[in-house]
Amino acid sequence: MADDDPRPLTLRDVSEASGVSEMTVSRVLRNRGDVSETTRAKVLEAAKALGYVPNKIAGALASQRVNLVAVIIPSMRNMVFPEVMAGISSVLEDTELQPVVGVTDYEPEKEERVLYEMLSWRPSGVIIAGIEHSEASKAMLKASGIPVVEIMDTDGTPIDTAVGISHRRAGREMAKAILRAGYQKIGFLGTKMPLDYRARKRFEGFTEALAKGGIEVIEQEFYSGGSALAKGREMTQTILAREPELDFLYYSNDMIGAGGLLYLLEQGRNIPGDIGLAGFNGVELLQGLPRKLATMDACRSEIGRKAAEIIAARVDNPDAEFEKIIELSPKIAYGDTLRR
Amino acid sequence: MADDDPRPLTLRDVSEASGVSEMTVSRVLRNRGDVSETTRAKVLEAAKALGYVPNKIAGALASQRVNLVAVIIPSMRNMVFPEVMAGISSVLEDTELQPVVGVTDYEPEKEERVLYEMLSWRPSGVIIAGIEHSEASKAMLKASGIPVVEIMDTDGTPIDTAVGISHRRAGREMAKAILRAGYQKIGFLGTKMPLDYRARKRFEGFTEALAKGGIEVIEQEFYSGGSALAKGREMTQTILAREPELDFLYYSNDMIGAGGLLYLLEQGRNIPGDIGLAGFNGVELLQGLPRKLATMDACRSEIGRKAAEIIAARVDNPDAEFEKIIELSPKIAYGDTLRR
DNA sequence: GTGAAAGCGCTAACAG
DNA sequence: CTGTTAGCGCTTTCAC
Repeated sequence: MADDDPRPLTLRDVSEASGVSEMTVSRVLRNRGDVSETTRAKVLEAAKALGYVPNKIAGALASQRVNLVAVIIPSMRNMVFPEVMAGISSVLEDTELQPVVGVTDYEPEKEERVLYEMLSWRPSGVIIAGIEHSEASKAMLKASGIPVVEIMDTDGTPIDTAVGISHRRAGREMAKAILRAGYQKIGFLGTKMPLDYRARKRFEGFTEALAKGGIEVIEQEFYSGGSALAKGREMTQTILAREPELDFLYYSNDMIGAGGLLYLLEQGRNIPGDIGLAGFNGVELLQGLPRKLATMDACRSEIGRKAAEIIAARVDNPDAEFEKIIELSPKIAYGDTLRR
Repeated sequence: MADDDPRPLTLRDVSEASGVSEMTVSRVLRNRGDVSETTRAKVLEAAKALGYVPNKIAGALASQRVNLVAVIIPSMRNMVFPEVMAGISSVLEDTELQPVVGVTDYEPEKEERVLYEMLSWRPSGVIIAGIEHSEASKAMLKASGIPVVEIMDTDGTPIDTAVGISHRRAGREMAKAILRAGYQKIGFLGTKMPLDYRARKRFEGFTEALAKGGIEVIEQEFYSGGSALAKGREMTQTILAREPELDFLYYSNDMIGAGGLLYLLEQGRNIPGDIGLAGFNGVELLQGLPRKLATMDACRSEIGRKAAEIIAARVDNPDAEFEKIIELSPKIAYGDTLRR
């Protein structure tokens, strides 16, 4: 048992141990082509006994095929993205493809680096969050020659295919619901992130639709870093201190909205009578709060699933036609914090 | 511009475009060896103009070096793991190494598959959650010949190195704090997951230490699936309906604890006077609740950082000595729900 | 400072 | 059903 050779095992080792040619060993291990039951068993046994793990690097180089799908997201700490990932995984699990995740921290430069790094492994496809990318990133994606699906956002021109929702429309629809409910003095609370294009588009759609109803956002408050729930509380307190007349607060995500909700309940405010609230995303957490926050589902897992399906289909059939933009239509969940 | 050749670019293309040998192009692109400024500039320009992205598959095969670290975790939806990931990334960012994530969904068989898949890419190291693995997984890990760091849990025998906390000790310490505070009728609420070894170890340590104080857990309640916050509410209601005398509830994670806390506050219960509560993990979310739930930090990001440091150090210096077990010592956060 | 030759471990393509 | 040959695109090694 004095096995001191640190050299990883190769096909040749299995070949020698089983007395079968490398080529046939390779066929057995990949379930490709016809191999007699006898040799198959011999090979499998030898491989198992040795503890052989195939070298995909060599395999990929020889076959020019890599069963990896690059998934590029801004962050893992925002629960939105793990949920998209779950949708992607659930679909890819039934295929040969495997997701590989890269995180950009919302920085375009890091996105470029991560993309370069991932493309250098020659994946079979790319799923990337957002529809805004640097010129260099777009060039790389176009030049890669592989299917690219941009997810989350459909307000823009996709490189190849986009799956998501229109955040502008989402903002507009929330504004219309607020107008219908008769709220008048609207406040907006969000993140201090110039590069969060989707939040910005929601805000733009929101103000635009409010304007059509002759109303505008009269106060705003932004945060960065820290516990979103705690920040939601603080910001709500602050914005109301500045403008006590506010009768509706639109939060750019559910977590800060939940913080605001908890704060206002403690203050004994009448929700949604005196003041209405709404968030965005439709996170599971909302189910456990004292009141259900109004929100709009971002269709996270459906986006993930759809994106993965597109990649899988196009890997199988590179020449098929495909839609360039797939826009999902989220519905408003009124919950208990938005009058109907 | 009728560029219709879908063949990915190779070093040879850059070589031809720049009039420099492939070898020298390779040197420039990797910053290895001395190259004159003139040729360096020529090469860089040609590479950029063509949009060349190196093929790491070929590079890895030739050099026998892969700058990937396999990170294997049970789930991305449990915020614990994204935070560990963040710790890992923050350290690896300053090195050549890159994390690649695999998810097991708490299933040993899937862990085996994911591990096999990842090892077949010949990573430079493995960081894997938990210290319990199937025999096959352990065998693969041992045979791989690369550094392996098992994270989260130190109650067991590591394959190579372990970084984490003792969950048994964590359970014991919470029990001692509860005994000191004089609570008598203890309930436990957790997940219905036979394979969550860490939760089980906490429970074992907990009951063991309570027993030394002559007290035992008199009621238990378990859940699976759904919104943890909502489940925390339901379970708390259920367990108290069955046993109204309970004066302390120990939750196996902060999310269900937070749900319980919200529920009990709504019921107007006197916390921590009549009834005490504690969770586990120290999640950021707790900062925004009406009261701070007592908890114990699982040291997630420190574990991630430490694990990554170990891998990086051992990749740099494979022959150095190293500690087998690194146990971190979390402290109890009493918050507002556990009498002192 | 630069280039030529020889593989890395595997699989495609073709024979038998 | 099984084996042989010739690379995949890069880096190592050794010349110059």
